[in-house]
Amino acid sequence: MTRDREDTQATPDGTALTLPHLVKWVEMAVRARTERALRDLPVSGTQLFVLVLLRERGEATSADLARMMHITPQAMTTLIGPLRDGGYIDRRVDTTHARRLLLRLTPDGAAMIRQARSLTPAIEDDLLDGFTDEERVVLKKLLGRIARRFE
Amino acid sequence: MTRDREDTQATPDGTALTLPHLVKWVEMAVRARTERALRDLPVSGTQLFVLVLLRERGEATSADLARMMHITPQAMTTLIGPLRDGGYIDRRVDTTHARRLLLRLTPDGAAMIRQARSLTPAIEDDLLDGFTDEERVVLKKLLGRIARRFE
DNA sequence: CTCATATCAGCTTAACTGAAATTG
DNA sequence: CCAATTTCAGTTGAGCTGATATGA
Repeated sequence: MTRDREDTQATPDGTALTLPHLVKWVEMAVRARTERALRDLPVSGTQLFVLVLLRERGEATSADLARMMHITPQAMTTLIGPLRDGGYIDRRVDTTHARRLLLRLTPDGAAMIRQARSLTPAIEDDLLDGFTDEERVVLKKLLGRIARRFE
Repeated sequence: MTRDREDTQATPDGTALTLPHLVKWVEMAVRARTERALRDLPVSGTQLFVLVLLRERGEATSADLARMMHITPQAMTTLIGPLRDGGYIDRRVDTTHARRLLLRLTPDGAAMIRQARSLTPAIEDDLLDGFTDEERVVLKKLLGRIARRFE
């Protein structure tokens, strides 16, 4: 018995950590770079992500977005507050369900996504430095498969 | 010109989002599950990650850990406070550098990692449901390559 | 003197729980 | 009555900046 750790495998290429910890580690590298790049914008990285989800989805309720992001509906209410105040998203009452408020990206919101995108072009290339084109595609496809299960 | 989005590619498998957003999305799925599983433990998911880093590293200063996790040294000071109070990590003065305080995992800290691990076994399998063994290895290897650049 | 380390203080963001109103 | 949506109120966790002390 020479096992001195109970992780998955003790391979020397970084797979000794569990998927949750690998994801967290990478996410922290992303978070630090993104926060620095977006410092002067009126939206945070998390709020920007909400805008991107809305662009993908077209229309969604706050509760829909909360489920997609695995947070409580209350947390989503506070997250989208500044986005409404800033005019980046819009609301209309669902014609079939007066309690549901459908959120949509405004033109200003779409412009904000473009502006943020223009400030963060180097981040992806920085993180993927040394990766081949095929490796980049494979990584994004695998991560995308996990993420899209929650659409 | 039929491009209606400025993302990388409009492929239908989830690669339409940038790497930062894909990582954030997956991380939020991880975070929600981890937080629920660790609810009754005296350490948070982030603090657990610090313990795991220390186990991998053997010994490190607080400043070392802060660089690895891309946070400020001040943030690391507050993060490790409860870990010291709980007896999960230990300190000794660097013999060659009295200002440096070397942190080490205690036996209690190692036990806490094992206990947390026992509460979260299903998370990885849940997220990777439908992935082949090879896909799992590839994903962890690619994420590991990004993470390990910051060791 | 300068640089790195460590830490105190105060602030903000983004999550949580609990409770309440509204709609189908 | 019940379930889902939205929101108010209060709390916590985990980042940040600024300032300070100390040691190599």
